[in-house]
Amino acid sequence: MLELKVLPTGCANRRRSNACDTCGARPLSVCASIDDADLSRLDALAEHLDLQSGETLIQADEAASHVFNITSGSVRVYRLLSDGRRQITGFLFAGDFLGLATGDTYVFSAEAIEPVTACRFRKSDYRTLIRETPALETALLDRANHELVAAQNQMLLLGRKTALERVSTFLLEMPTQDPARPGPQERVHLPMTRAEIADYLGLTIETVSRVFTRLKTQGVIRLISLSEVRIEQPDVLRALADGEA
Amino acid sequence: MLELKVLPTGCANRRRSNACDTCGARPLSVCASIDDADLSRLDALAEHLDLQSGETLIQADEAASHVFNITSGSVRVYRLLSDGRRQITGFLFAGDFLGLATGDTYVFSAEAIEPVTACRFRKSDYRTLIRETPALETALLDRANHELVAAQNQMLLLGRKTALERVSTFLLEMPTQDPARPGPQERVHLPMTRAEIADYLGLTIETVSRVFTRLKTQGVIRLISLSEVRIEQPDVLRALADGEA
DNA sequence: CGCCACTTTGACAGCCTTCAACATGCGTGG
DNA sequence: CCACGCATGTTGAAGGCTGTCAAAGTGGCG
Repeated sequence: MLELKVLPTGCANRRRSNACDTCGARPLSVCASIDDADLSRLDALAEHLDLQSGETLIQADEAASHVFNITSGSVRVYRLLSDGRRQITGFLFAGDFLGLATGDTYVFSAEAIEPVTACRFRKSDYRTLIRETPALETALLDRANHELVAAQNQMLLLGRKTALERVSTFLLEMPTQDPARPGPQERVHLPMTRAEIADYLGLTIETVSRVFTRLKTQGVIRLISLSEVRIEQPDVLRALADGEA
Repeated sequence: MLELKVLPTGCANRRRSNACDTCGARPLSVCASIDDADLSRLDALAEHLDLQSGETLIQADEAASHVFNITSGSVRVYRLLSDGRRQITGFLFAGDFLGLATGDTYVFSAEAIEPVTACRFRKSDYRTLIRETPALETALLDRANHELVAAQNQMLLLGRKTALERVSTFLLEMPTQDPARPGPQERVHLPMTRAEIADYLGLTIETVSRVFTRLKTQGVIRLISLSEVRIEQPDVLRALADGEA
């Protein structure tokens, strides 16, 4: 059974059929340009991993020997300052790639935030493989460029948005839990803690909590549980996210 | 005369021989894997542009019809919020690529901040070209992944660093003016205004100015002119950039 | 049922922004 | 060559958003 998936990272709307509504990017497995033979070769080189919450996939400053592909679960990618300040640069989900950056050592860390399954490739195998599979290389290049756009989005958020705008944007960009049902009754699952949301949005736990409370009080969202949010007024949330209030 | 250059964007140390000290990335023109024939085909498709300061290369929301390669000068890439807040996501210099992101319309704008020369490719030509030039595709993939790391750096800066740390980091990452002379007497050229630095670092003009004054007063830097900085104490500046003071 | 980590809430402080005034520098034109 | 004028940059004072510190509340899991 082939486990490899390739999806754009940080894609705002991954909710329906695992495809990105914005750019149409899809898992490699449903991408026309990658045929079964290519996928088989990929799979043959893959090492399958299971990780518990909190376990490490990648440790900053260690030798960059592997490339990962997440097949289920969620992962946090982050960098640290020497005094412990943390910036989470992204959350990864099924289909996301990890560890592609050039260089001999990783410059970031990555850990599971819930049970994760992943494929691991030796970097040398990976290099050989893309050299022999132009379609894969093209798909990865598209993905990388897509991620750069997502990164620019995040820079805009971190550099210029208020706490309210940041949290609103975050809620809108998290993949929703309900793949089948579009429409206004959006339910968002948050596998990460408030601390992780804070470190992703450049805020503190307290500020994130206060904004959640504020959105709840105003009836824009409803907290079904700590990790389950229902967006009651998507239009209002979108307006808040873009600073139009 | 071939004008195409491919360099990693946001590379901290581009000072010596146009190569990145960190990862060794180099212009395509000196990259062994791209031969002269490939470069000739690239050049044949290139349209050469000259822009004055302030002129637009790319306008957000317009059709993404072209891909650019900067051959001289500096460019600002930015995104806007509806109320005018601006986040500059990067400054581009000779060798940088622009407009690679997928999608039918550009999601960011790009303007010259000083006289710029650039090459322009039609996106369809560009796609054909990389399909036929695996070495180019590989180089672009490496560059894209390199840029992702730079973007993560910037997220750490915007999300978790103080004003002093941001400005210090910025001064260290700007390419220095003196390609030949390494060592402590670093001279940094800043083609951008204080407003642009502020919008790049997620600060205000006033805060940037105050930090410059503070660094100047402490003897860490010296302002030769408004756009020319000499780093008197690189070690101190590095410590400040990483929050070790 | 109880522990413990996580979350929420409150009071206060600080960094950066905002608003304002002044200084500087550079290009233009006399 | 110098004076003028405007854009850009610097400096100062006050205020606000978010951070910090502290304590109470909540929920998940054994």
